[in-house]
Amino acid sequence: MKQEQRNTGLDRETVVRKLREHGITPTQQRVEIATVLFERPQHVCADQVLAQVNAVESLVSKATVYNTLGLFAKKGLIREVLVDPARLFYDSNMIPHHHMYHTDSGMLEDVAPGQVQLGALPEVPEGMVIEGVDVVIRVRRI
Amino acid sequence: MKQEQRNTGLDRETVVRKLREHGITPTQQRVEIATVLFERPQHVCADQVLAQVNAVESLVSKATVYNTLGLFAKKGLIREVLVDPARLFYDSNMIPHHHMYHTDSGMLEDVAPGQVQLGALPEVPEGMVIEGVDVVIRVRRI
DNA sequence: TTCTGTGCTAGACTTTGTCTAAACGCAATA
DNA sequence: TATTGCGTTTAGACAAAGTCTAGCACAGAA
Ligand SMILES: [Mn+2]
Ligand SMILES: [Mn+2]
Ligand SMILES: [Zn+2]
Ligand SMILES: [Zn+2]
Repeated sequence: MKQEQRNTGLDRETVVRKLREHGITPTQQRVEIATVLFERPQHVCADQVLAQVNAVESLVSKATVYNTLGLFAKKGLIREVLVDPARLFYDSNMIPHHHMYHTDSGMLEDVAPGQVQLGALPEVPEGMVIEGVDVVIRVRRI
Repeated sequence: MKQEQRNTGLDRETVVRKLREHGITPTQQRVEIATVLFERPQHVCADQVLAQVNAVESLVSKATVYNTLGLFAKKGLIREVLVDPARLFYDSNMIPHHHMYHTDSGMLEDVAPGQVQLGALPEVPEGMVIEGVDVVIRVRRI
């Protein structure tokens, strides 16, 4: 891969620190991908990341994009969002929140956690922990 | 396709009536698929339906299984469940409920709606309606 | 310098699901 | 009876998301 700076609000330092804080070795490619992801809170799928990262020149391979997104999700840097049966979205906004999905347009919006009152959760089986609670409100045009 | 009776608790009459009630023309294949689905409330993906329907002898093609599951979902006979990014599950239990998904084993359990207190939902944009609210509690072994 | 481990890569491959074009089934008409 | 029409089914080609493999690069340790 070639290397060149991307003009964004995030400097390399900040991104590298963020990766280190999550126990991730900050390679050239991972920094490149993280820079795209954290430019702003967003919902993106693998191919969009691949396209954005390689917009100017080819910097990262498909395999690495998939591997890296998987790694970031496992390490708690980003979050998987399941709304479209055809592809997996990743959410670079880790502040707890829910989603509103527009089934006809494919649009995905954040919903502040306060807007959905989640009361008592069910008993979790012995020896198990809750990894997360996903609430998706599916809406469509009348 | 060949035709032959399947020994199940559900008789053909009941299934045919159910399809008609939802505005679906009860063809041989649709009845076959519905019989598998409604033997008991369950979560199944397309290939499981394909396999079950054709267990004894080839009764329904792949294309028809996919088309029919899509049709049934659209007509409100069954419900899509998105928990596994690799495949779409269908739920033959239409009584409103939520889900607990065991991420390591792939197991999917029902959660009674009373066990999750969903308070106020967010404002829905003008001209849109809520199609459904899906709550998935992801759990894993400690 | 050589060895070792981690990461990256192209491209083959797998799997889920969709599409197409032809054939089928059946009822209504001629 | 023959014909037409329409919705349905079908095999198999196809598309797209995602995974896997085998080789290479590179850094640090010995
Ligand atoms: Mn995409
Ligand atoms: Mn399956
Ligand atoms: Zn979000
Ligand atoms: Zn269920």
